[in-house]
Amino acid sequence: MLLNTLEPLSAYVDTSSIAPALPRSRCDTCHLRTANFCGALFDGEFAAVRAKHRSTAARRNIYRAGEPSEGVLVVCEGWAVRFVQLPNGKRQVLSVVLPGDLVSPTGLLERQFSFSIQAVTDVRSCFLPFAEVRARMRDNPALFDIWLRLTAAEQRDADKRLVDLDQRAAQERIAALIVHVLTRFEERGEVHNDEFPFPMSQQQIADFTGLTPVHTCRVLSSLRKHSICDVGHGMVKIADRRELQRMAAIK
Amino acid sequence: MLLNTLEPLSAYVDTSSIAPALPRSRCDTCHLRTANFCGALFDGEFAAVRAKHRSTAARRNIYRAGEPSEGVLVVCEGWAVRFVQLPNGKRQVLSVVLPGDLVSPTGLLERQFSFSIQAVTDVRSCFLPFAEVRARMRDNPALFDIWLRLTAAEQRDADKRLVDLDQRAAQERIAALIVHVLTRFEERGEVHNDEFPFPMSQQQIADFTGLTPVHTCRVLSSLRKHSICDVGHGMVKIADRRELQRMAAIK
DNA sequence: CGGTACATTGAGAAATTTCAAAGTTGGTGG
DNA sequence: CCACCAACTTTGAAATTTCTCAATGTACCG
Repeated sequence: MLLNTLEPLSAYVDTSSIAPALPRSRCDTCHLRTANFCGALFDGEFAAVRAKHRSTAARRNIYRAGEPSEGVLVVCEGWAVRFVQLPNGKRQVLSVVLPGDLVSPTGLLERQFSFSIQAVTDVRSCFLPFAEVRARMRDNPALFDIWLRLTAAEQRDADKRLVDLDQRAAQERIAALIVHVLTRFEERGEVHNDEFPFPMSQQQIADFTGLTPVHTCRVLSSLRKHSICDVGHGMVKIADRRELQRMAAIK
Repeated sequence: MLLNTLEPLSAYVDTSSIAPALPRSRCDTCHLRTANFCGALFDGEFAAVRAKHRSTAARRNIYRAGEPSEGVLVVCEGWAVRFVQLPNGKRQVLSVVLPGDLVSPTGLLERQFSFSIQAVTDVRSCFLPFAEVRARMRDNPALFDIWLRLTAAEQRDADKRLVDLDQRAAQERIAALIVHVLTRFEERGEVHNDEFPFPMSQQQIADFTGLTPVHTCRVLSSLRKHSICDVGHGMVKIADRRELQRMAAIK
């Protein structure tokens, strides 16, 4: 469907060989394994899993639209974005993928996708083989339920995002992104001193919000100037949470 | 979640009693039954179905966000829109529902939704009881497959729509909507003389595309002036299909 | 130390919104 | 059958948001 016709060739190269120095790890040592889909999928028997792990350097593609997919993708460590590359060179980021996220619940049994996945930071990811997932879904109704819930949540998110992009001003869209990530990090207890990781570049924020990088920069400057929050250098520091949440709230 | 806090109270009233004069019909006489989800669901045994049909007058709500849902909604006749009503009075139309469409495949087992459904024309709809659908899904793997495919398609559509709204100018968004409907009517052989039904008001088109009604009007005028297509009076007449499709194409 | 990617700033242009008013249409009751 | 009403459509002018182009500044990596 949509192909990444204008991406530099380098993005197509298999990056396994030039992977960053992440610890070689497996599902049975994953510290997220009790909290996510993997946890339900393997139900304790992590040692038995033959999932294929891969490391990808920041800014490289983990999956490219149209390629045959090796299995269900889970991002174990690092941030990624799910995006489509338009023929005219623009990009639309569809969603941000945080550690532990199943990339596309709805696409569970699809063998190829119309979107690509790019690593934002260095990423360690995991392809759960289709056959394994399907077999376990058949045997395990609870797992099926979890998957149903993830699927419904994904669709709700897509609807929410549509409203976001269509009805809201630049500042509100960016605030909504920051609050979305803030919320997710807070659930995991990973926010300290109102500060948390935020490795997306302004270009990536722009591709997510549908703004130009220039305008994104102006909005971020304005947020900084008004002492609401400071985005940069891979982190966000929240200064006025009340105001930020007011901006992010749907009106 | 999102409630329709600003809708006039009249929209909340049960409309069954003031329903329009549509023929009272049932699934076993539905002329769409071989082509859609219902067809697969009942697999010929239409007489046995105890689905609850309802008629709704144009511009009234079929379902309102947050209400307990009676079952899976299928629109049998007429057009509807799936939308969210924002607290500030704006509306976002998430998708257009044409005759025979299952409203939200992904929400198959959800008991309530965060969106509402409004009838565009007079509508006859059908709530398939959850229990019935679930039972038949269990017994019938082929049905389950169809449902999987519908779900994946819904998510793909949502992604496509995100790109549409975020990356494209007013004219292109409107062209894309017209071509989308054109394509669906053409599949059913319901386009004659480059003309087909299009009962959405400019306000509804605006809510779908995220534009103001005023700007929507200007764009439609411009399409008319340039002899590309003429939208109005419940119909579209295509004058320059090549150009319209060029405008609707993703660049 | 140099390069490349990333961030910032300015000024002018373009698309879209807002506000306001006037025209049209279709349906309803008299 | 007409008159009226309400909802929908059209048009104009000014304001606002966001984009584009272009130049300069900054940080990190090898």
